[in-house]
Amino acid sequence: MAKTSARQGTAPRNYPKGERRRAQIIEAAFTAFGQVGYRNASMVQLAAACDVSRAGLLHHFPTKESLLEAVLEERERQDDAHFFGSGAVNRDGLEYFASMIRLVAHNQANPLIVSLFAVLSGEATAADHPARPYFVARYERTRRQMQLAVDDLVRRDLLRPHVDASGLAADLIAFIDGLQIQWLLSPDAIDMPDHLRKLLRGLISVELP
Amino acid sequence: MAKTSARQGTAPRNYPKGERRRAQIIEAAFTAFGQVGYRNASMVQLAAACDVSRAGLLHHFPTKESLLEAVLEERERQDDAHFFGSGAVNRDGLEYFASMIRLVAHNQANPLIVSLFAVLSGEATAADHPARPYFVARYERTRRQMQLAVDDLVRRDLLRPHVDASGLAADLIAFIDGLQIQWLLSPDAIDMPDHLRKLLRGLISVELP
DNA sequence: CCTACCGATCGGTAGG
DNA sequence: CCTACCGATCGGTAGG
Repeated sequence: MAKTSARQGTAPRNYPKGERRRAQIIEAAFTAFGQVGYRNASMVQLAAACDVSRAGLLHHFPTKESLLEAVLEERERQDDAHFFGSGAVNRDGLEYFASMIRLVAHNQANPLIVSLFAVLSGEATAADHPARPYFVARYERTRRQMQLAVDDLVRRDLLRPHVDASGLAADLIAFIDGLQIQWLLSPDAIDMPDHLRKLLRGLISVELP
Repeated sequence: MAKTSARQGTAPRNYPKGERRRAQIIEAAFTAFGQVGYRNASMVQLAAACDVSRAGLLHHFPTKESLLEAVLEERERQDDAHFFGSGAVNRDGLEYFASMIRLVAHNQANPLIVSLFAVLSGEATAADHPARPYFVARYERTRRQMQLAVDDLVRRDLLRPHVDASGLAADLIAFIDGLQIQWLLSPDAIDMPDHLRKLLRGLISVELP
């Protein structure tokens, strides 16, 4: 499963038209999966939305699952770009959580991003769902990374008394995920970055950078 | 929409065979909706699972939506039974959250209950989903009720310093919802009532009853 | 990328 | 006019 490059799959390098089509299809699938989920999204409607025949769509993505994989990689790339681009060195817990607030604010400005994971992660809890292994691995990795940031705050004695640092990473991830559901259902009642900021102020004894 | 009785829909009173069939169908749909979601569940498979013809199924639930409605009512009834049965008077914040921990423990022993809402709430964020109005209303109501419990703790000065009580209800609901996703994906890595207990200990300055 | 197809399954409705 | 179903089939659409 090792990938040496961001590009993968059926698209060769330097066919600009094919690359653009590919990107267009991924974007349309990103939207569709986020709106109705993976299983309920239809390849026929996706092809129509991209002004391509079904056979044309299948040229770029021979199966629906290959398209799902590409969409998840695209989403992963966006998260990475945000984190690495913002100078959030993993070792600094304060920088990590400041970056997290910015990411949540960025996502709130882009409902499609929020929708994709809220819908897919629920759907992918099914035992036979093709995205289940991806989400299991992603949550394990995210918990491990965020717990490093938490542990850094513990070491520097920046957590408030009575805050239990064990499992705090899972708690914060859960909080953000759950908030997305409430925001998608009642966007006017919930301000996600505001909730996260307030919650973190109750956990961390200094102001975030 | 006022319901004077728990019984509703097409089933009249005192047809024991019909009532049993109805309950069996609701249970099967409860499972199916929780496993693959509403849209992806099929009336044909549901009928087969209940050893009933499709026409027989449609006699009890003339549309798929009517079955969804019955399933959501059944789930609501289970929650209510838990809360009222445990003597959790809404006005007492400590009792409320103690009851909440028991509910989460009960749900963790019954994955189907967890699955149903985790899958449906994600699916129902879609603009045209038949369960969207239900979930919007349910979250609004739950936030309001839980905030009453939070406000009671504020009045009695039982929240730790630096805890922001405004919007805390939404935060706790989000936390529980998000934890369910992680638990469904990695049941061995997450213990939901344990996480909730530890989190509440960081918020509330006295031990829960 | 196209046309021309496949086996199957969808939710809902008919008369009896 | 009731309940509790039955076998058959409608027009459309699914992924490949």
